[in-house]
Order: sequence, then C-alpha cells, then structure tokens
Amino acid sequence: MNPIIRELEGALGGALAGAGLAGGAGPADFRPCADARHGDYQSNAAMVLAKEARRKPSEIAAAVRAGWGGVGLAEVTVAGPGFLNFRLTDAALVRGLAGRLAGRYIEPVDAPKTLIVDFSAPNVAKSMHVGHIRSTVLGDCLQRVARYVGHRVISDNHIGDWGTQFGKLIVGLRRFGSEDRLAADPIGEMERLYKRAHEASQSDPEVQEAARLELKKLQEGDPENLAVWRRFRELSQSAFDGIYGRLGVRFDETLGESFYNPMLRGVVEDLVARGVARESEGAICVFFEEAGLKDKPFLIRKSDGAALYATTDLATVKHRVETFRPDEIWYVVDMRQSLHFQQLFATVRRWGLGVELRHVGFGSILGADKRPLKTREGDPVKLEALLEEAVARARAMVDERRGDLGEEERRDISEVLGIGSVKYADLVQNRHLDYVFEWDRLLSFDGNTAPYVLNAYVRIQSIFRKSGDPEDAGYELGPPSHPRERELMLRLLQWEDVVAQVAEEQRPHHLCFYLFGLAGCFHAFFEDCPVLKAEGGLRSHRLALCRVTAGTLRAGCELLGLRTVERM
RNA sequence: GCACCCUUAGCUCAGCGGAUUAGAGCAUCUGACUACGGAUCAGAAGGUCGCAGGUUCGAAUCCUGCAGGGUGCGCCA
Repeated sequence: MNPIIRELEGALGGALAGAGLAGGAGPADFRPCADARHGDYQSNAAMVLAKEARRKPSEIAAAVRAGWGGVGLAEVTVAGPGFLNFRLTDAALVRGLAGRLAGRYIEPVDAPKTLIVDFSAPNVAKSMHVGHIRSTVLGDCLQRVARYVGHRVISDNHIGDWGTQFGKLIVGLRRFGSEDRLAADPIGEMERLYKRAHEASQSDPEVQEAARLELKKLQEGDPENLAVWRRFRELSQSAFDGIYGRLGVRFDETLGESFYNPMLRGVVEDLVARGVARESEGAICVFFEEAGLKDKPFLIRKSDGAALYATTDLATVKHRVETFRPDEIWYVVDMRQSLHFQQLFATVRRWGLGVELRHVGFGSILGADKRPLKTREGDPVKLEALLEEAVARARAMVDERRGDLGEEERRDISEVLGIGSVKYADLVQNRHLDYVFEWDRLLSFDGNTAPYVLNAYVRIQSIFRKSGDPEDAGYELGPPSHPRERELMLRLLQWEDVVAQVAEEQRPHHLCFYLFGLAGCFHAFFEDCPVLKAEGGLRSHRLALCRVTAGTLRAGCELLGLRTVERM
C-alpha cells in the first residue's frame, strides 16, 4: 500500500475508534472515490458500522469528522446518509510520491508466503497452440506480480511428458521415421509420426499391438525405448524454450508428469490405507460427501492397474509440499477442468497435506464463429505461427509510420508490439470469460491495448531526450499547479494498491485497466501542461511527474510481461 | 439428471466483500492540426444492468426461482 494511503487509512481507523467504534469492527473501507466529483477517496465505514452498532450513520460520520486526526493529510466532508469524502492535501500528494521519485515502487507484503505457480504445461511431441497462450501468459504475469510484492515464488512447468501416446510414437519413429525431417522440424516430424502410427493402428491390429508392446517396454524401463523417449522430450523442450524465450517466460522448475511416475503406486496405497480412497468396480476411487461432488467419484487407479491424471496430480501436490513447503499452490489452468480441481482439492484436504490450493481458471479462446479457435483445416492454431503473424502485422504498422528508423530498431519494435499486443489482449480481459480472438481487434492500436500504454511511455522518454538534462538529473516534486497534474498524482498514488489487488485476486486485468487509465491521465496532462517550456521549479516538478509516470508504466509493463521500447 | 461459468450501451467488456447521478474502449457524430510525438486530446449521443420475487433506509452487486448461452461429469489429459 502507498505509505500515504496507509497513513490515511490509519487516521480513519483512529477516528472511528474515537467515535466509539472499535478497530475490531473491520477495515476502514478506504478507497478511491467512485466519482471524482465527491472527492479523492471515500469511506462507507460509517454506514456499514452503523448497522452493527445500531446508531445513526450520519451521527457516526459527524463524529469521525470531528475527531479526524489526519488534518495534514486530507480534509473530510460528510455527504448524503453518511458518506465520508476525503480530499488529499497538496502535502500528502507530494509526500505520497516521494518514495517513487526516489525509485521505491513497492513495499513488501507484511507476511510473505511461499507460492508455487503451476502454468503452461504443454505436451511433449506436440506443438504449443492457442490453448497454451492463456495459461502461459497469465501464469507468467501472476508469478511476476507475486514475486514483486514479496512472496517467495516457484514457477513450475508441469509438462505432459508421459503417457500412452509414446507407444505409437516409438512405433511411428521405427517404421516411418526420417532423421532428416526430425532434424529439420522436430515437432512437425513427431506430430507426423504420431498421426501416421495412429492411423495405421486404426486399420491394422498388428500396429496397435506393437504400440502397446513398445509402451509396456518403455514403462518397464527398456533402455532403448527410454532413450527414444528422452530424445522426444529433449527435442520438444528446445522447441518450448524457443517460444518461452520469445515470450520472456521463465520457469524455476520443469517437473513433468514422468517425474512423478515412481511415486504413483505409493500415493494410491497411502490413500487407500488412510481410508480416503477405496476399490469400486475394479478401480480405486475417492468418493465425496460434499454437495455437488456426491455422485462424482475421483478415479485414481484404473481397473487395469494404470494410474491417471488425478494420480499424478496428487503425487505432485505431495512432492511439492515435502520439497518446497508452499503455503499455496496456484493452478493456472482452463476452467473446463474445474471439476477435476474441486475433486483434487477435496482429496488433498482429506489427505491432510496442509496446503492451500487455488484453481486460477480461465475461459477458452474462441474463433469468430464462437467455437474453439481452429485453422481453416480444423487444426489448432500453432502458437509460433500466431506470434509470427502478430509480429508481421505489427511490422507493417511500424514500417508505415516509422520509415525513418533503422531496420534493426524497427524489427525490435515490431517484436515488442506484436508479442505485447497478444499478451495484453489476453490479460486485459477478466480471466474467467471466454474470449473471441480477432486479429483486427487484437492489433487495433486504439483503445485499451499494449500500443496505447507503450506509447505513453515512449512519449515520456522522448521528453527526457529532448530536455537536454543528464539522465540522473534531480527533479523535485511540488504541489499540483493544474487540475491535470492533480489527477495524474492521484492516479499514481493508486499503484501499490492495484498491484496488491492483482496479487491477492490473481486478476491481472485490473493492472491493465490501471495502466490504461494512467496513460490516459498522462496524455491529458501532457496536452494541457507544457513540461519543457515551463521554467524553474515548475519544470522540475513536471519532469518529476514524468519520471514517476514513466517508471510506473515501465514497472506495470514488466509485471504484465511486456517489454518497453524507447521509440516507436 | 447433477455441477460450475456467463447474461450490463449497437459491439467487446469493467464494476458484483451493497451506497452519492451505473463506467470504459470500439464503432457513430462534433471539435482541436504554427504538434514538448495527432499511434493524441476535448466533447456529444448511446443502458427498465436477462426475467420475476425477496432481504435492506439503499441492490448491477446478497438470497430464491425461472429463461437463454457455454462447459464439465468412472477407467483421456
């Protein structure tokens, strides 16, 4: 929280206590005014607390005003049935931004936690496609934000590197494989091999049997098949790394499904021994009493003895708890899996592992027809191709407007804008809504988009270049001399709270909306308040505002996983 | 059948631990081009917040029911 806002909230708490309403009555409910005409910040605490205390809200509000101890911070007015409206003093505005001008952008949370953020999770031997965008972009943003506010974060890519598909892949490689193709386009070749073997097995029982045997050999640790499997995995990983590099996404751990393989048997046995799971129709299941889960058993071992997705997930939780001692684990996974997570979480609770699990769910990406996005041929759209197209489209716009810049810089700007636009379009939306992927809207450089936000930053950088001042010039923040300055200062003050909210609710769209609003405030300020033409203290003050704004925009972009550029 | 999610302006969406006259963007219309970057700004118009009840001094927000759309639900992941 911004230090000055914290002081204000404290002063409100004190005034409430002075009015006979103990601090235990809950938060002071101090927040920016919904409508700026009423003031800068507001509190409905008087009305909320009046109900419990069986007193008149207006009376409580009047008492708060009379006992207001934050005179140097804000003036209080009472409106309507008991609204408390606050108008910050100039001194408070200046003091609230002093830390930021000095480069301090965040105060660590009071109680840092250890968090595991589980996201992305592509499958080996397949290319990443649109279905992976949201998990990857959202998960990366959340790990950045959580780290930023001071939590200890472990990001983990739970890749799909084990399963029945490897039987067919091995058969495919042996019968139809081509080293040349595998070297030239590893993922493409692996997909082709799988498809080829799968098709062959449909019509030819011999192929199907061969795949089954190869899978069995692999599972039993046959060295040759293991070597092939490792090769598939390595080839896939380097393809993933290429995309992650381009997206600027990093993982602390990449513990795929195969890692947990040796633990699966023990997990099932332990759950049975503890009475959490039991045999049913030849399989092992967990049954629930909870409403909604009653008739929905959680299968952890098939009747043929094989483990399932659920088993691996349970083993994963156990391993994470034992290894990293996390307070929370966040699963950034498609909402369609919410039942699975409900069951998983309920099972873990009964198992008594003592960790808070959270499903950070999100909706699907749809095509213009409102059906899951596919290519014209009906295949999923590959992530690499999608990023390539985004950058190409951005490049066309950069070329059109900035022919004066060199080739290398234009390429770099296009990359930042193209990738940034795709990420931003995803993050700006409330995550649990499906979203319709439309190139024109996504890359429209108008509205609440990455280019708009980046442009505000670029304009500020341009001011500094033009100022002729040294980069480390000291500027001094003064009291607002214009309404636009005041609006900008107030907006800047909200930064810490917005970041905290994103961390608490795992909802990055709040940060996007904040940055968009901040960029708008800056543009408006820039329109009405000459910076470089101002003189003396005013020039210094306005440049200080520019500096804090640029720093905040840059910090926000970084949290979203967007790179910034100096010119565009 | 059961469960979860969604329904707010023409379109895409914020807001939903209740509160002062429901907000943005896009599209539409009007202005600002001797511009510290017009990839901008200012303004207008546009909504019985799916429907019906209920709780409350006060409901887009909480509760119940209904309708429409989506998703998922024993041996896939």
